[in-house]
Amino acid sequence: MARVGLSAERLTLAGAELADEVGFEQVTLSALARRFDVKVASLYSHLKSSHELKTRIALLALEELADRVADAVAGRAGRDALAAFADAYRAYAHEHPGRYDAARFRLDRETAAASAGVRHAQMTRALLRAYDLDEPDQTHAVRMLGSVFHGFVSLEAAGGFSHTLVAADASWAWTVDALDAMLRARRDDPH
Amino acid sequence: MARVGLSAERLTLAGAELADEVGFEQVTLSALARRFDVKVASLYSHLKSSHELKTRIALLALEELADRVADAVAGRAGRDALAAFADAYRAYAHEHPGRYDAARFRLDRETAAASAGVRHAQMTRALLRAYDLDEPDQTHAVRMLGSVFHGFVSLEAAGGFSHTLVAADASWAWTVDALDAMLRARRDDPH
DNA sequence: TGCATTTGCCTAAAGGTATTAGCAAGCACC
DNA sequence: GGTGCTTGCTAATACCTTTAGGCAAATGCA
Repeated sequence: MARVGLSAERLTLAGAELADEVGFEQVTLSALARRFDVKVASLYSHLKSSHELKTRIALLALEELADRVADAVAGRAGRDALAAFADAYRAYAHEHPGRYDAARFRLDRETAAASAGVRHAQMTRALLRAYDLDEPDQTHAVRMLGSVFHGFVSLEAAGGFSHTLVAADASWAWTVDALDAMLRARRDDPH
Repeated sequence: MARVGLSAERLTLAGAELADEVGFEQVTLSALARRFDVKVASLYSHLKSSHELKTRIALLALEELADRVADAVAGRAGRDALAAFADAYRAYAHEHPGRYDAARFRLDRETAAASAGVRHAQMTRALLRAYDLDEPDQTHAVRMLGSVFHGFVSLEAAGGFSHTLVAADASWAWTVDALDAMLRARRDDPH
């Protein structure tokens, strides 16, 4: 019985890779066991359940995404920062569709509170400083940005934008532009 | 062997109800069979597969949603129409979370082309007529509106907006308002 | 170095879901 | 009343998840 050297971390990483290859939905303990050439039951020494695996992949994805976004916005402000944030977000979703889906996996309250999800919210708020919005407008704006980014990427991944000749890239640029203009307008001419 | 009187339509409707009760993910042929007090295999006389059931529920949801939106925007234009569209969309997602999820089920190209999804696109374009946008801006705007609506509703359903005191309703109103202003600005001062 | 404990992977088994094949009773129509 | 299509059934296969219990490898400590 040679030991393969499994661990929750290795399994999570392999699960994330699997998600990118075949989709987050298809990430299964069985598939993972096959990948390590190990029996399924063996995985239970490292993971409590299939749900824990998915949760761990989700947390990994949230971390990675937050890191990429943080990197992208570093040293930028205003429109530049907005575009960098948006592009980093979308690029991650393109490069890692399975992980991106995982990042949307529903976490229970405490897990979410301890996740990189809070960094996302903080970064969005930081981004909005340049637009100088008071509360509760800032909260509204955080939600709207999250909605647009997630909505766009999600519809794009579902193939929703593939019917026309207008490139998704162009719509993305237009959208980011419109958001910047919208936020500036709210600053200059509140309510 | 008393006949229960199943049919693809009844199964689809029951599946939609089940989705609203326990979530679209949990809609399974087994659960449906239990609900009709029938053996699972019996369902295969009416449905080719679990995938077909999900597809049918998705199509039903798209129809219903399109009907509700069409009803809401009838006789309105501009800002009014935008708000009515948005509210109808969100209300449907609240009342029928499972069906709403179903409406996001990935359909293959031909099925999607024959679905009420095209009505959604048409209605969005009709809505935008008041804002008088040229192509390709109109397409960009269609995508952006879809992204915001879907993104917001989806994040809201995932519990993403429940951490603060700012009501989701207020953010929704603010967002619709901002979108209207943004679209008017694009019309009055293109590019 | 030798031994005890822990850890990691295994076999076995039970329970859930999807799907196919073949059978038998119900119903519709002649 | 017979014929045949329809519809629900039993049986069987194939995955996936999870738990229980066993044995050997790794680890730690004297």
